Amino acid sequence: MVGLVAKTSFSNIENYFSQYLEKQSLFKNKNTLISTFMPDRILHRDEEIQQLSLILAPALKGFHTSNVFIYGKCGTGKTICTKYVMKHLKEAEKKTNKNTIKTIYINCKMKRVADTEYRLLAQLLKEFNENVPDTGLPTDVLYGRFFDVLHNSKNNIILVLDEIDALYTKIGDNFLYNLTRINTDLKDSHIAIIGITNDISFKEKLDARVRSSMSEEEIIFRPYDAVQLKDILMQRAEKGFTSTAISEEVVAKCAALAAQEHGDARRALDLLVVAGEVAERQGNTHILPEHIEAAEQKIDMDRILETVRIQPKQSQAVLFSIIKQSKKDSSGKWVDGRLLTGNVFEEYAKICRGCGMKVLTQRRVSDLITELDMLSIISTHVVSKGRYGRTREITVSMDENTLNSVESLIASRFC
DNA sequence: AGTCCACAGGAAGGGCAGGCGA
DNA sequence: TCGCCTGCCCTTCCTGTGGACT
Repeated sequence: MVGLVAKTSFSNIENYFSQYLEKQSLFKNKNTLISTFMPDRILHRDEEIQQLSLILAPALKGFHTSNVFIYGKCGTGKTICTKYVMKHLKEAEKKTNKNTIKTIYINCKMKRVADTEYRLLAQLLKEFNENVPDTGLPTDVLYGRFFDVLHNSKNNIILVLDEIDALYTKIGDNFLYNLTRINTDLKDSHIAIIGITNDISFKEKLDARVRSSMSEEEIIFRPYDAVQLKDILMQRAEKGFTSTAISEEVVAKCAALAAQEHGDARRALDLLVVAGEVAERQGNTHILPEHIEAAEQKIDMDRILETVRIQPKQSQAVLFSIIKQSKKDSSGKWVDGRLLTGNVFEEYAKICRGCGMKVLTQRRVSDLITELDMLSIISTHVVSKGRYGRTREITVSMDENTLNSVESLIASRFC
């Protein structure tokens, strides 16, 4: 019996794969639809590219370049335009037969890569082939080694710190002060910092000393409108999909949806790819507007499920306590139950005791609730209930399907 | 106007693991 | 092996908050 079942499922799998191979795919080159793909020409960002190029151009003649702050919301092309300019700067340098410009790109939000001062420095040293342990050395030793490497390299270094605000939130602005100060002691080398951030008010948060040295130049990336997004999507779709797979109507719908969300091109591309996948799995020969709607739901659900899945167990226990108390009504539908921190903590403590987990303090649980709020899994706001105290009202911010999926994902871990 | 409640949230520091150099 | 350093998770202590109640 077991053998029969195994044989049947194996032949099914074989069928799935052979059917997939026989079927004509809607995609021609999926890579071109990924937001990090760099096209030959970046649309609707000529002005910003020109600004950045002119700021960095002096490096070609061996002169120092200014520090730059680049602002703009998610998916406005900050990162790709910066990488695009870097790439062309290096190409232009090749023609001069010099090799003095070194460009380094670091995403400060990358967990365990550059999310602390130590890791940022370690990452910078690794760019110069310097071996640094993951932990153990004093930070000033790393600064010392970094200084020596810069001094010996005799390079004009352009350091791009993407999502710089994330690092600032975690460790303050001392690292920026130290990095900009290194130049005063360097003779033949120079380091220029390009800080990329979503936070328009980021500059105001910095210490006056850092602000004055960092804000030599500023570039603001405005959100794309629906027409611009449509152009961008058409450019990618022509490369990514077969000629019959996608229509202008579908592209326009994607663009319109993404334009509603602050002109986010990354979101627009994700919608397009997932819609293509949905259409393909359903056996369609082209993408329809309903596939875009399905893609929108799928992206949101996948994001939340993945976020929940990678949370530490204590955070999951807090979330489980919130979900358990978001009662279902008689028809089985979720009710918008407004919970208070105290109720959540009580239920959380019960869950922990029930499965032999350590019960954290209410102070710590309060921080975990804040973290869940920042991840947009729940939403909270502080309310004052007069003599009955000041607390937070907590609601789950997911649709019913997602909530059910999240519940079944974490329930098994605490039952 | 003063009191009270139930927290929010900042600051400081403890304890642990992992790693380094002497 | 020991002392020191870092990151991380956590606790403890404290002040602040704002609207209902007295």
